[in-house]
Amino acid sequence: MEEKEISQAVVGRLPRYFRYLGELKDEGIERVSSQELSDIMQVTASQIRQDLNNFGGFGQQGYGYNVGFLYDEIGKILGLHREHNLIIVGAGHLGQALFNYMNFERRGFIFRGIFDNDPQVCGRKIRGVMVRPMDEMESFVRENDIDIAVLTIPKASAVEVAEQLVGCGIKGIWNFAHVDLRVPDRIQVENVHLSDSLMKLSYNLSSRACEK
Amino acid sequence: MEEKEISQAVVGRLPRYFRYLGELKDEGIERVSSQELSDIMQVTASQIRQDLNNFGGFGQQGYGYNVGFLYDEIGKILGLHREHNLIIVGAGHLGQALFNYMNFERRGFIFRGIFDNDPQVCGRKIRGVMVRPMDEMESFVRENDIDIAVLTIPKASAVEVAEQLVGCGIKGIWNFAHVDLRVPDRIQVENVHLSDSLMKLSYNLSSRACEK
DNA sequence: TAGATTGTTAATCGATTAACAATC
DNA sequence: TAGATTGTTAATCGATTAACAATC
Repeated sequence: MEEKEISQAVVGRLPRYFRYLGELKDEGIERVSSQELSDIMQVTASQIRQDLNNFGGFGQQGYGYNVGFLYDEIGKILGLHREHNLIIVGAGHLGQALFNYMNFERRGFIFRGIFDNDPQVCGRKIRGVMVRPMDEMESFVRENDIDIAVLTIPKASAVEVAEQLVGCGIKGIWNFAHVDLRVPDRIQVENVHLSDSLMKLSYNLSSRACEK
Repeated sequence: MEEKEISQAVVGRLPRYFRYLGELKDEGIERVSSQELSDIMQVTASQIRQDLNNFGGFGQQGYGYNVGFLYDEIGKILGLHREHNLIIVGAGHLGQALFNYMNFERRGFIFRGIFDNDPQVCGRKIRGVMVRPMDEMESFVRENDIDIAVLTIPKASAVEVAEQLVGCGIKGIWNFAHVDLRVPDRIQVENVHLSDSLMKLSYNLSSRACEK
């Protein structure tokens, strides 16, 4: 679809643009200039124009950007115009928390199933959906056109489960397990390493404390 | 403590070094060269040496790095040698999931309390700890030497709660709410925007699908 | 038309990689 | 001592910012 490869730095900023444009839209604001967005979002107007122009000319000289239009376009770029079928692997607290969070479904990320290997947990219902045993996972993925697997299992089992998922045709893995998964290039992995994030915060707390 | 400001790009890589060194240590490996680490971690040896040298010369020419020593040093740089007192604000599924996750406590991040404004939830016990009402939060932070607040509340209330926290002397905020908090420079904010992360994954799925 | 603001090119800045002298 | 590998400087690459001509 696009000619040149877009850098992950740019991709990482798109959801934030999307969020702010959504807020402007909700406030009933119709047009916005890169300078106005710059003031609100605390990034340079230059970066905003540069980022958006990776995907096409969404603005108009002398006018700026139409909020609703730009919002929709970024939504499409992010792939939010189509539905994704997800499963959650690991019905622990975190898995259940994600499963219960309704906002993902509003954006088209539909949780189709949740799996766990603990017999105590299997069969229990979450939001009316039964937790399934792990040995049903592979057939479930194949039969229900599952795109994305959310990995909320301990690191010990994550590598093996990821391999199974790759084997049965998953396209993306949202990985909350504290390991780096090695998967073929065609599979997308997005990591959420919570403890890394907390350590970063810890670093910034100590470095600031000493500095001043 | 340090002379020059360390870039967040470097800080972001420290927890990963820490993790791999921990694994090597557990395997009983005593020394490692930047080249060996490079092979394992899939980053350049040059970057590893460059990163580490921001904090001092931890290696030895002709030998490499002592795994245990380097592990401890990075731990100290990350501030893991001292305890942090945390509270969780928002006892929903996510807040509870974080509260229940024991690995943070092992690293010295101790959850001292959990708060919620829902009277239905307050008074309930999680891991033997009572959920407290929000109006006790400020005095609790002051009296219990709380460093870090974990914000797992809806975006609507996050800005206001963050202001309260700043007012009663919090040092860092681990923000899971889907807003950008504006706080004074001395306060550190580390954002975990889960929906942004999922959108990035979605983008990468669509862009790859078209490309090939 | 004149003013505003984009799209885009050029300049700057910072981060990554390569190279090698220092040294264990 | 000779070999290995760091610490560090120099070169490259990429990302951000500035500037401005194009154009609505």
